[in-house]
Amino acid sequence: MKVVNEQITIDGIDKKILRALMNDARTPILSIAREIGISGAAIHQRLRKLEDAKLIAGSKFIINPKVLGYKTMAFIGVYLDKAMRNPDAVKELERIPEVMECHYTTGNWSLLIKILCKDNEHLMHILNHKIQAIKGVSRTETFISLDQQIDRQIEV
Amino acid sequence: MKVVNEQITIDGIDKKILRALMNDARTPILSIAREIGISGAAIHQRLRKLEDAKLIAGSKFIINPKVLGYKTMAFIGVYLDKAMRNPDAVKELERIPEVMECHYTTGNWSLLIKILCKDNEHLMHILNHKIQAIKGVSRTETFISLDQQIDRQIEV
DNA sequence: ATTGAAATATGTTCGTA
DNA sequence: TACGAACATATTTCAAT
Repeated sequence: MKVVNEQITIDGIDKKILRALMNDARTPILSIAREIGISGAAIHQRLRKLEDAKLIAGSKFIINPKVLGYKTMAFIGVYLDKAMRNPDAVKELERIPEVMECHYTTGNWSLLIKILCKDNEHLMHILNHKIQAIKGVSRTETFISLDQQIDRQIEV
Repeated sequence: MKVVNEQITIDGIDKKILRALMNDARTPILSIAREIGISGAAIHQRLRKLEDAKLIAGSKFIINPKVLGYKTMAFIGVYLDKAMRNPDAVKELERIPEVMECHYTTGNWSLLIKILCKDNEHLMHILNHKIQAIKGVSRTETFISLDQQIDRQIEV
């Protein structure tokens, strides 16, 4: 993992720009400019500064998985029998499209993953036939998300 | 929670449009149009269809929390002593800006939350002074993310 | 850091197929 | 659905402050 050491100071104007774009990545720069009361060119330049500092990691359209039938989210604690196997296990998890996140964690598990499935049956299939099938996985603990109440980014 | 029941069929062209915009929300529609080989107006119309179906939930600039000094991510399993208290607890969690996600979950915990802190000291402070301070919270179990290996959206 | 202006590129609507 | 044309906006760069 690369540690980011950039020194950057963001003022109130930067924050306003970021908040607008974190809320809607397609907000026109000029409309932000009118809102704030500075020129479009100034916003453009500030955005370049923020990108250069790597504070802006990119932008994404957010799609609603439920519309595609993906209605079951779950967290799975994964026990691996040998720490040496972790990179291979992660590589296998990457090949499972239902895996949305994968973290090395402290505590009982080696890995904590977040997966998104169509329903419980689909979840069980992924668990039993995809995840348990990975070499090194000895045991898993599953926590189904019944409802996500908070989903946001860090405040700027 | 509102269940989405929209019926929608997305073809290969829709997928290409979505993939481009999920990857970079500011990709110009016209450049996608040139790539695919259809008109900008057609893309525009398809995007409207996808938005109407609520498949597109919005768009976001993604910011890199590390640049702001937020380098410690953790998952916290939260035990609540009365199920009736959950909505109030969630309301309190909403007021803690470090809380990025909050899920009602099956299993031992009442809630699973994801939090983002500057460092371990900050994490400990949030745990001991903010989360443990919430009425109804009896116990927590913390799993620090040592490294996030996978972070993505569902495939289209 | 900020501006306005100019050049280029894009977004959006509409009539038509 | 898709197209092209027309019009409205936005992005991007640059010289000047």
